[in-house]
Amino acid sequence: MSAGRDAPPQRALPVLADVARLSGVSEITVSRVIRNKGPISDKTRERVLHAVAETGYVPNRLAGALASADSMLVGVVLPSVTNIVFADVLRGIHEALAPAGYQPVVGVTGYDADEEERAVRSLLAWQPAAIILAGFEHTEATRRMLAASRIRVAEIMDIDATPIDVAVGLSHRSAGRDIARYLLSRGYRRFGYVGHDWDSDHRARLRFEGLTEELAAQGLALVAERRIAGPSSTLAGRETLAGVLATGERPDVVVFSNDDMAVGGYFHCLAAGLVPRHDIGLFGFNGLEIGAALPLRLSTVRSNRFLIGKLAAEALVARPDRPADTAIINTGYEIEAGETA
Amino acid sequence: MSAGRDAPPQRALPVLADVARLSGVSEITVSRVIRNKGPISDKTRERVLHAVAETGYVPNRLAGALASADSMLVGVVLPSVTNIVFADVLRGIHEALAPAGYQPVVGVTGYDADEEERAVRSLLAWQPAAIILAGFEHTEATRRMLAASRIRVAEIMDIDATPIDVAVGLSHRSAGRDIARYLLSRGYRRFGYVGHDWDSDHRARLRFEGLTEELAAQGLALVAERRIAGPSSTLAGRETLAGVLATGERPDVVVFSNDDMAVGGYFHCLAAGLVPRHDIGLFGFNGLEIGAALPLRLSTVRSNRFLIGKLAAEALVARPDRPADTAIINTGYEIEAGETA
DNA sequence: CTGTTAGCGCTTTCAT
DNA sequence: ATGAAAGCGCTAACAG
Repeated sequence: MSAGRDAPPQRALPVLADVARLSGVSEITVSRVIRNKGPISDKTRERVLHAVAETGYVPNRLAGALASADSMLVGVVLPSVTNIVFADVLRGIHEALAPAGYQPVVGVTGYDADEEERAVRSLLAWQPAAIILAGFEHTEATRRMLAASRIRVAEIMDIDATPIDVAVGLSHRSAGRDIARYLLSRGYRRFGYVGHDWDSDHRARLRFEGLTEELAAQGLALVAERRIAGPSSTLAGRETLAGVLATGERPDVVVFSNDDMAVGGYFHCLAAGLVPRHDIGLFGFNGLEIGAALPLRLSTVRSNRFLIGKLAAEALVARPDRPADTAIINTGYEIEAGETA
Repeated sequence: MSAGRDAPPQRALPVLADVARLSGVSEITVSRVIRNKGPISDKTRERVLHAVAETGYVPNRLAGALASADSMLVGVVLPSVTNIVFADVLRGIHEALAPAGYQPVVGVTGYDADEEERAVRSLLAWQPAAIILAGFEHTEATRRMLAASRIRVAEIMDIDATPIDVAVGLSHRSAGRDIARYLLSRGYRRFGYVGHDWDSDHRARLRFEGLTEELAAQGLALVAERRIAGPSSTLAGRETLAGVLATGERPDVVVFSNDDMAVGGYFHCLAAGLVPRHDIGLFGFNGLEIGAALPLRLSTVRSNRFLIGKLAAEALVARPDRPADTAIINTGYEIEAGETA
């Protein structure tokens, strides 16, 4: 098993030319076989495929994309991947892209517009066929780059503004209003609010505005309101509800900025001996699995995140060039009655 | 505002040559300015940068990577992104790659080795500088491709086998044993186990094996064991614990395959009026935030997922070529005493 | 400090 | 059904 001194010590990776030589055809024929394009005789195809297997050839998509000016890549710019909400969206995107042969390339912003700009610039360098980003809050530079690129752009999660190209999501303002209506119909009158940072999570603010607008329309105002500076979390929800209940007027229902916060509120109730709905109503947003697993199912709003990702990706794939006018795809939401409000 | 008939109707995206022409230098000089490489006079740099801004030029990394044979891409193949555990790992990877100028490209397997093979093949086509994948269970074809590519390979999460190149993670078998030791030291003797699908989650099985091995060493065996077919979830944990407690011998402590399942168990206790630790011990794995937010902090094991991702990416970036021998980086774990066991 | 030349590995014409 | 030539947009290697 000793290597002769003329044995290639570090054989370079096989390229198209190697496969062509081995199968005795031209490079373009191999290319056609691999891409299933153009007419190829069965005999040739077989020979080429055999050579591909023998060499372990893996096509270089860098070169392929450059030559064909078609990367089959879709840039996806999300605030976070640790947040299950965006992870679900990503799953939906993946589900729609995979069968069409597209690959998502993800960038993360940490809820920061300048980071988003950096991510978009870096993704555009890969010549994606389209780009998906969350929300409408972009820097001017981001907008310019997107416009110049002329590729398709989906803005997702939110539909409460005019999109660059297509928006896919739900109206958070309208959801906020419906939460108010639902809780009013349940007999609640003294509303409290427990939320997290608005600067980064603009959609939470829209829901809050919808909520308070509808309350105002009924001549009501919040009796208690508390917002923490950082991101939402179960722990924060728990502690913040405790703070709210320790001082001032006692609400008969508390609306949380999302399910994470609301589940924390639930935990506080457990620890404090309060029975949700009986002693105090709790209402979330998103419809996460954890809420449904609680001893009392959390009352919340289902936000159809998977669907948002899927429909956004499908819309982009269906029409590769930017349409003349903008469009909005409303994925809706559903009030999940639950048992806590 | 009417467009003359000789107005360029669809100006193509600017390329290096356009910037070069506009700034009156050669393409390579522009390239050097953009990449901050080689000596450039301040005057030239300024002129070039000006032209870049004016044209809105965005470098084409497809072409750059092809020409330099260096993609600055790192393939990341994970079982799931919806699972917070892997999302945390991904954050760690991102944290280490970003400052070094590398871009992660993610593929998802859904806990399936054939899907992993497909993902690896597809990522390899982008000529990544390295690849990160979860665990040691790969198909033969995956191993062959990885070997042929000669790029660096990090296998993460687990260190209970011999890696292809470098493994980064913790010993799940050893963690299982330590869980047994800890619970024995707390006085528990009648152990129950509630778990999820092993075929997909090999590491859960390793923990189980460590647990039962250590129990056997003390002359003990599980008094109850139940595994569901599907993936772990809070709901599944809740229902499965209920099932276990409804029949047969009553354990004094239940070890869950992970925190998701354990939190579900906790919820069952709440609903059934059982007080954790007092009536029955509950023990999880991972150290998720949710466990710490429960009215009684969940007893569990911290698995340092962010660190796993970070160290894996750092190891790859630090040494771009495959070393002669394999290495193992142990990120360890810590028993989190909590209040439920 | 700047430029010239020659490709990277593939796909697009356009022939045959 | 197959191939030859040209070139995608960029960078390495060598001048100068």
